[in-house]
Amino acid sequence: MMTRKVKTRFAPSPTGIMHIGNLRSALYEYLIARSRGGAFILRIEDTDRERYVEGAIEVIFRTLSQCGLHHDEGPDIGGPNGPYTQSERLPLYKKYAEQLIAQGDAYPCFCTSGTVSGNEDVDETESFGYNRRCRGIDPGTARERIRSGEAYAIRQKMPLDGKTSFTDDVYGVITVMNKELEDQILLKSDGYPTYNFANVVDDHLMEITHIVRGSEYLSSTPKYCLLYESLGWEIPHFVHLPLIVGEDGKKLSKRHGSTSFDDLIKDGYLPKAIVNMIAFLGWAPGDETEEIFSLGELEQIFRIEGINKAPAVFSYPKLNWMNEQYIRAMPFDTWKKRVQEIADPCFGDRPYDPGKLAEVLQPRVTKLSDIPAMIRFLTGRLPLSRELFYNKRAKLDADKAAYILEAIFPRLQALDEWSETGLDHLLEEAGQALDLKKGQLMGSLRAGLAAQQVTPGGAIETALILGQSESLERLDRVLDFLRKE
RNA sequence: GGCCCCAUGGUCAAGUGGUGAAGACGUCGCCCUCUCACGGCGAAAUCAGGAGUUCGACUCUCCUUGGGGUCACCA
Repeated sequence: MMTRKVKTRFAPSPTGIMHIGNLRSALYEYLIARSRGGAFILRIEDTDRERYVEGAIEVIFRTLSQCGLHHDEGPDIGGPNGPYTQSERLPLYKKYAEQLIAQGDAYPCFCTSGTVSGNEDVDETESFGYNRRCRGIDPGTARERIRSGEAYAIRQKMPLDGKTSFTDDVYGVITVMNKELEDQILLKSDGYPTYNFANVVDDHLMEITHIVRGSEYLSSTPKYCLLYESLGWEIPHFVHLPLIVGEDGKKLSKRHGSTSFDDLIKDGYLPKAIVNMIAFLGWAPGDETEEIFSLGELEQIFRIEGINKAPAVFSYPKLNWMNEQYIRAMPFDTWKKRVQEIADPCFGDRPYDPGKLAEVLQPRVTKLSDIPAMIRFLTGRLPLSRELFYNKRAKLDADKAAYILEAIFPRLQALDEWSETGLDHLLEEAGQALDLKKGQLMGSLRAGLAAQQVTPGGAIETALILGQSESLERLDRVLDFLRKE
């Protein structure tokens, strides 16, 4: 056992949505495997045919691949312990369920889902869940009823006394009284296993060494341990993860904002930033104070001991910061491409300088989705006002701006080198000629070109993005406006 | 409600009997500056409460309080 190769699995159900919590489980599972030279496998838990969503499996594949979480075995690439889709493993579950019945560790139950729950003589405070009414049915008559075609499910027969303990790698030893355990359904009447059974069978057959999952499974883990024991299987490591909650401390849900990977992408976050963010939700690298890590780096430093027990609040402000870090650090050409994808449709036919725009945007953008609003003043002409030109510190107002723009307009018109240096020289010289500070010229020019007081980038940058002809047209319009008022 | 789990600043957190209780996000201030950012510097802010154990508790034990999870033919 100690020499066994570490193996973890990500076992999502195909619901069509990759929730942040699921993704974090996948990440940690991947990290635990990779950090110990182990294998990471993907298994699809589609045993609830009512919740099955078309195309959901593709969402899973796509998300994992976007995040760089490549698996070693799975439904798409196969592996030594396939199939990796539970609906294709039905005979396996049936076989072990029958073995359990034969051993007396499980029994058929003929109750229908409706008749099971709290009716008749049950004491509300004492009882819970299923009342074990079919537990005492004689095996012979049970077999007879089955043969006659009666529908049945198979339930696990829990010990009535004693207690069960297991050790979780994060939470330590956990003990429960066996009488607290419900005779849970192993095999549903439709022949499909429940998660409670399938996860045990598959994890064993697929040789999973570390079962990593959310802490919501903590309280049902003793039942799984009993199953391992009944089947004579070695109990694997359990690594339960603290829940991810919203700002109000409640389990993260839609009302907290975007909670699925796709939502976050739509919001303009980068996969790498999301992965980095999620890695730190419930885990920390010890004395290390750095927080920006690539997936490869995480593979090196991730340790189970660093996993926390307390629920973690998902912080969008921190995600914003992480995203900014990744945007700032992105190779310029890559960034430029991303910007163009978004800016091109915004500009339409109007020409612009994408390189300059990307340069101006890189230190300022938080999320990609912010870009359209940030560049609206470039993609279209905004309404003018005199207040636009007022700046107390620079001692500027509309009259002063009118004077300045009037003076530099002809120079701009005559400028044949519409470039950083060309414009810079022009403003330098004009400033001297007018006996004004260059900053004042720039302030006026920027406001005039942008028709917006606050802009990403300065006067020259704005002029360059817009190009000479658009810049001159805008200034012409501004001058018109200022003269009229 | 029963059972299980958790508890360091607003948030993520380091810490493992002796520390001035790291760091990050956010917030605030200053610097830089043609605006906004970026960047730099700095500040405020935490051991839920109460009993123990100990020469000494954020660290160990118990209780209280607070929070979360779970009680399906869902996973």
